[in-house]
Amino acid sequence: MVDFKTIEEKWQTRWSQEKVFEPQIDKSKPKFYITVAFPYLSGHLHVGHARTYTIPDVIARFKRMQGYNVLFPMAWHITGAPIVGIAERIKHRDPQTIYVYKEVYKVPEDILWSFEDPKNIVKYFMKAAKETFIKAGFGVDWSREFHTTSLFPPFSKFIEWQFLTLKEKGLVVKGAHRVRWDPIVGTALGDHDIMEGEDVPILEYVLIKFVLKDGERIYLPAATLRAETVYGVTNMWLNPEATYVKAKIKSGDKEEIWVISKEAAYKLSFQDKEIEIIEEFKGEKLIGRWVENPVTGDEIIILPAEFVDPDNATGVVMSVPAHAPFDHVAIEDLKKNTEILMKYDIDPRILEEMSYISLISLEGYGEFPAVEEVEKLGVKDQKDIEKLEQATKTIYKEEFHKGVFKIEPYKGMKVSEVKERIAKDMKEKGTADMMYEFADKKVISRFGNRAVVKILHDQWFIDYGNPEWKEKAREALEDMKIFPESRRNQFKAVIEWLDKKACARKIGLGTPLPWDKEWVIESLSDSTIYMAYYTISRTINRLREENLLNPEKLTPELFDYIFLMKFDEEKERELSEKTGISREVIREMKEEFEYWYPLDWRCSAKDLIPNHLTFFIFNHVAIFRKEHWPKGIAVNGFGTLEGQKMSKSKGNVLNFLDAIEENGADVVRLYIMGLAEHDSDFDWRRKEVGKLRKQIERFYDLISEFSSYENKEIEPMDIDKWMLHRLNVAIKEATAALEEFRTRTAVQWAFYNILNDLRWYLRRTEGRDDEAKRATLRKLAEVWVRLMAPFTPHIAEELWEKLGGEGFVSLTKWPEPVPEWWNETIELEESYIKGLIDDIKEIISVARLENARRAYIYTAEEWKWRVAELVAEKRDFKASMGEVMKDPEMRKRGKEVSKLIQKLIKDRAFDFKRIDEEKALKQAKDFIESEIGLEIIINPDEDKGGKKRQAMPMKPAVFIE
RNA sequence: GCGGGGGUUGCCGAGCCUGGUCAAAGGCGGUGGACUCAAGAUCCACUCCCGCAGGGGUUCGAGGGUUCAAAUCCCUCCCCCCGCACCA
Repeated sequence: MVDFKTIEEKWQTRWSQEKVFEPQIDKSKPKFYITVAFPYLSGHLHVGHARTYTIPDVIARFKRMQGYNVLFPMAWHITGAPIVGIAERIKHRDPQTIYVYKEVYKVPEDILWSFEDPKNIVKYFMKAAKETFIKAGFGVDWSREFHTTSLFPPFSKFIEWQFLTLKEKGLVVKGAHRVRWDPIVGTALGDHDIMEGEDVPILEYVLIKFVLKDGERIYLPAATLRAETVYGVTNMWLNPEATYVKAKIKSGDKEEIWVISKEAAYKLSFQDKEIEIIEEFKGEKLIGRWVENPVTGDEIIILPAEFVDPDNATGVVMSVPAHAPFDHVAIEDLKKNTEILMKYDIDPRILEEMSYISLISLEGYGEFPAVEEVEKLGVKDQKDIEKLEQATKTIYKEEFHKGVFKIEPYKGMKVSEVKERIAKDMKEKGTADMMYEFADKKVISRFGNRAVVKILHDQWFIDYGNPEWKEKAREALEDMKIFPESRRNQFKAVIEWLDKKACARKIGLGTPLPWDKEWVIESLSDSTIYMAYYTISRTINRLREENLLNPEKLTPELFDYIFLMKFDEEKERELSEKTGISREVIREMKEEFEYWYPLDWRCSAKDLIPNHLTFFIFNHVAIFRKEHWPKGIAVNGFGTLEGQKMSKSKGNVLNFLDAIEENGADVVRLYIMGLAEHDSDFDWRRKEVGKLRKQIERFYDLISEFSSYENKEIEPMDIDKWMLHRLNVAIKEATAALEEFRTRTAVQWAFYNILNDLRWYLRRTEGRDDEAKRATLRKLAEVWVRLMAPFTPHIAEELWEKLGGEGFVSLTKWPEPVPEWWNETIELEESYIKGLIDDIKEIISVARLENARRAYIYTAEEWKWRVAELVAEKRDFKASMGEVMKDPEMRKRGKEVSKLIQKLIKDRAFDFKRIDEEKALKQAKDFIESEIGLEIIINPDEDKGGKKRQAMPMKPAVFIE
């Protein structure tokens, strides 16, 4: 058994000792700069992460072998609240957290308790992550390692510079923002902070202020998601049993009296409104009163409806029976229920005479779609909630997408457009307000309290909604490569809908906002341009080690020069004086940046497209010159474990490090790279990994064996030529795949296909042990090891050494197809032989010729070849026939010729290349015989079984007896 | 709801952009065989249906359409996955 572990450690040590992956500026070489989203270290990396980080390493290794000067750096992300939260939970001995860290991440107990301090969590997992990456064989330039937040001051200064720059450009703004809020604890709630209902969306209700005449001006704000239907209101609904309040509502300098449900008053108090309750009463008090529609001026009556939920929005509902199923059904119910009408002293004629107002024309429906839909579904009454909701959904959807509005001044517009227009117009006139509400009531914080929607003020935003900025982002995307290309649309869409993004919060680790230190820059905002920091990071680290760096001296002016300006000695002198950093060192940083930037590739998993990766584009175009805009993004999918989603809380996680310990880094790398491609997901199956390990051992053994052979220049036999030709194909295809980050295809060519071809070759050459074969295998070994080097670098180094290769395989030249090795003809001959063997086997099985002794093979006669070639050229029956018949020899067998042409046309056998069938057969005779266990007779004079005439080019006739 | 991506032969998963050479790569699983005392590993063959001569038939979410020809192009419908932000 191959000792992977020893081999891996041996080469990891050598790489590190010889600084193989710490590139220096080298202007004689093209540079290649690739980065991957740094990990957030709240735990160990698992096998899903392995994919994300192995891809750039493979690509980096590939490019390095192609002769590029490659920079592949790494750093650690510790910004944000989760790590602090974990420390908190450890402190409180939260069992779930302790389970995860003790059992899943296997943190030793004495260290575990030190996690009460978040700094210790960070320290522990940074160390572990680095160890993991080293053991995985990643060719990372560790001289540039750093981590985020104020715990690493130089980087913090860099982030300060970024934010000052953005602010100067007017891209950081202050404003209000709605958040989920725990009203008891008094904190904003992120997804992690929510126990139940984390996926409940927040809806924006329009509150249309109907006017209740009662001496004073009282508003009854009806909440709706369909503001356009205000034109079709026939009445109002209140729940007679619910508690409503009359309250003074102060909003800004406006003060009004509203009637809303008690719950609504509470909720609105979090949404920029001061509420002073004047009176509390049951809904029934207002039933039968009249209000004025603020848009149409209509006088309408307030009617009772039990479907009205006081705990949804304002608890005041306007009734649009033509287009809202609930409203229509409630009216029908009322008509039948004279008792209630009597109770509230409502004249039944009001209902009888009520006429529905049709607002929207909708194909497939008449004037009142809601009525039709209700009838269609057979809704009984307003208690028939399920069907009513179904009907509402259908009508809403249909009208929104296909409906055309019929009322002036919006006549002829699509409902989807009118909706927003009307709401906007009403808000401007002051006849409408708005309210945020959860789409579902059950949103519970992890503190066990029911959440509300709160409007936060003084929040800092990055204004991704800025139109000029968006335009620049589009422009950058246009010039970028995106792998897979199919993801480009998503980037485009994200750029379009991205708007103000809160960029700071009050808790968690991070860099304080330079102008407002109470706020800490959050994690998606301090991770957008750090690729530029890597270029100067080595220098900074060196200064730190030599104790020559005072981070405070890393001023915006310095960063401006390094990242934004042209080379300028005068400026360098000036900065040197100001910062105490020598001019040479400033120069060095500037040169590093100018040499490595722009970034060639940014890699990450696909979940970061809607945020990090797009922010990355935005921030680059905002800050850097166009020549420094990023050039490409490659996204990858996730991983599952034996078909199950990995979940640390369930303990269903395979740590990257454990996988390496179990299987060896090379096996893990090759397995993951060969398992899926681009953005598709992979599934880790233990059994398959085990199998692959065996195959890699086989690879190791084979190459080891071949390494003892000599690469003599000896005239190869045809099958040797075939092998070399196939090797050329593998080189070409693997290279093409890697250029596009298609790792799975690359592995298929670089590993499996060569393995299969080699298997065939060894079978074909069984019993042969001559110089030509040995030379062929030796050549194969030298190519194969290099093709495998990006995927299985340790074993490749080991084998490269055995082969006597110079230096590291990691630094040797990537193979290119050898022009003399190309040989299409031999490839065709080989597949011809293979096809023939398959044919014979099929004949034997179908005809059940168990006792066959001999197979007679007849190759196509010369004239058939000539016809085939002609047909391949003409690709048309008439043209071919006409041409062939010019030949008197052919005319003699006119009928046969015409049949042949017909068949060739039908089979579309148009890309014939001529091979010497008889020669190929003779050379492979022994092999064919041993494969099928019959004696082979090639082109005998006697036409056995009358089969001879069936022979076609590339498909010989066969008779078996 | 909005936005993005998908539905392929037992399963996973290529191919579809650039229609034909696609019954459709590869892997897994299954069956049979070689090897072995045996197991494992390895190797070989088969794995939609039919077929006593290398052939034929029916397939690529459903239904239409374009075409001499569609898994591949167009339309309609159904279903699945992911994101919708202050959270890494």
